Amino acid sequence: MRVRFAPSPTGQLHIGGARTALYNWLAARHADGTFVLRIEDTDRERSTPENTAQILEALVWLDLDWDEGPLSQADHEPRHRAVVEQLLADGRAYRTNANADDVRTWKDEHGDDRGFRGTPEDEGAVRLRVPDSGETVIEDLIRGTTTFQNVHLDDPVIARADGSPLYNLAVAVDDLDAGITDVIRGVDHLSNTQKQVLVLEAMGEKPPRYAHLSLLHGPDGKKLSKRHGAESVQELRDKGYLPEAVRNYLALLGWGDADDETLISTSELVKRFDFASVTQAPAQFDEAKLRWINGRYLHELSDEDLTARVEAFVGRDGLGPAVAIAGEKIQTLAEFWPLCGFIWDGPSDDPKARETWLGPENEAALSAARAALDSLSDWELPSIEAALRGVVESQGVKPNSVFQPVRVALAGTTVSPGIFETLELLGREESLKRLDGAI
RNA sequence: GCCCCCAUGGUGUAGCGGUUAGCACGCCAGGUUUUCAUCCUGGUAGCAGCGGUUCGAUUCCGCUUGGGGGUACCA
Repeated sequence: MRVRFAPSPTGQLHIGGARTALYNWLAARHADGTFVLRIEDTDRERSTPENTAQILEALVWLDLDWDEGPLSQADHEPRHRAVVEQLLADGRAYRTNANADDVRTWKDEHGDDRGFRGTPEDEGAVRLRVPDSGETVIEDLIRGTTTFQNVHLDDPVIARADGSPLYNLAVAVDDLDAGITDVIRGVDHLSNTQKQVLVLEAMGEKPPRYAHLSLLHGPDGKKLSKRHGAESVQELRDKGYLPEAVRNYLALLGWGDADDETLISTSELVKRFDFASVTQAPAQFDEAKLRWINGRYLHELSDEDLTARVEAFVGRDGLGPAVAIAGEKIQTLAEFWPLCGFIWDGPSDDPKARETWLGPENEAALSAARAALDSLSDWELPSIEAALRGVVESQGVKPNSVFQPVRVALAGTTVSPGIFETLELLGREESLKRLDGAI
């Protein structure tokens, strides 16, 4: 099996594109086949090196490795032109100056369900000659059989008047030349498939197998966009999601088997992937579920691994001790700093928390806590905990009446890692200093 | 307009003629917990509609409705 992922470099890799790439990758790895990466860069204005780099960057981050490429479709232009010439010579294509308006006019005369058929001229764009009868049948691994009546299709333009090849020709030829056995892409290309199959037939070649994936939608059922929180792989990365979690989630968006499990490792995914289990209905991207999956993966990580990832995400070192006490409280890498930043930055500014927990009514507890901590002979977790629990008892109040004021004194807010752990990590001097600042 | 694809709770899915329609996320309610988060328990909610086929349809067929894609000398 040889599959390919062929994005056009328009910027960051869209989540839908990432899912297409993932399915291609899974299919290839499952069958021990070859995954080819090809950049559809024939549109020279959009195809900048930067845009291409962004696609590769996203694939690398997702750890979807390719076996061949990245190939540049633009590099194949000579071959595309040769094919066009051959098609012209064989009478399977013709030149015509007919434009969109002419096609419209033709339809007004012949009926809307009658495809445009032009008459050959010496110049103009090259159109493929579509048979007036018969049908093009596409056997799709996911959708079964789809039949297009040839009579409905307008003769498609396969090359501009200047001879430069167009998408539907280039794709068909490139897939053929690369020996692609299975074309896995979004359903938005299903209609194009008819044209591509016709190109292949005109060349006297056989089409590959096809598998058209349903499209991804946003929470409102509309096209996925920035409004929905994230639309690209890069955005997912920047929001602190783990690549393995994204792979797991994306795989589940449009694929599911009898086991119906939610947490499936990538290796297990490779083992189980099967086109028969790919869904036909469009799926909505639900970030809440991604978060949950991400949390599960994140909590499975070792302290060392998680620390390394948090440090890379935050962009600073020495976070190990804090990660150790806060790791289980975060669902994404992005949540670490808001939760633990106070350790380095000092108490954050949360007026409401101060008002509630650092008022006159809390002073007795706070002072008692400070005194108990100050008298400790060692600054270890058990001692710290014993000291504070002792204060709770001696004051005869609820644990919260002591712990929360201390927490706010240290962190500035009501949310933090465990209070004993935080105290220990901060150290005696810093802890007492912050306590003093709050009294 | 024309062509094509799709349709199980709010979301992702299991189901492949006979099920109390299962699981997960979310949400709600409890519990654990020093806050938050996690975790545990329970609950909530679904086969788009109408016709067929059949002893029997969520499941097969058709239509309708509703989504989506295509219809470029873009990819």
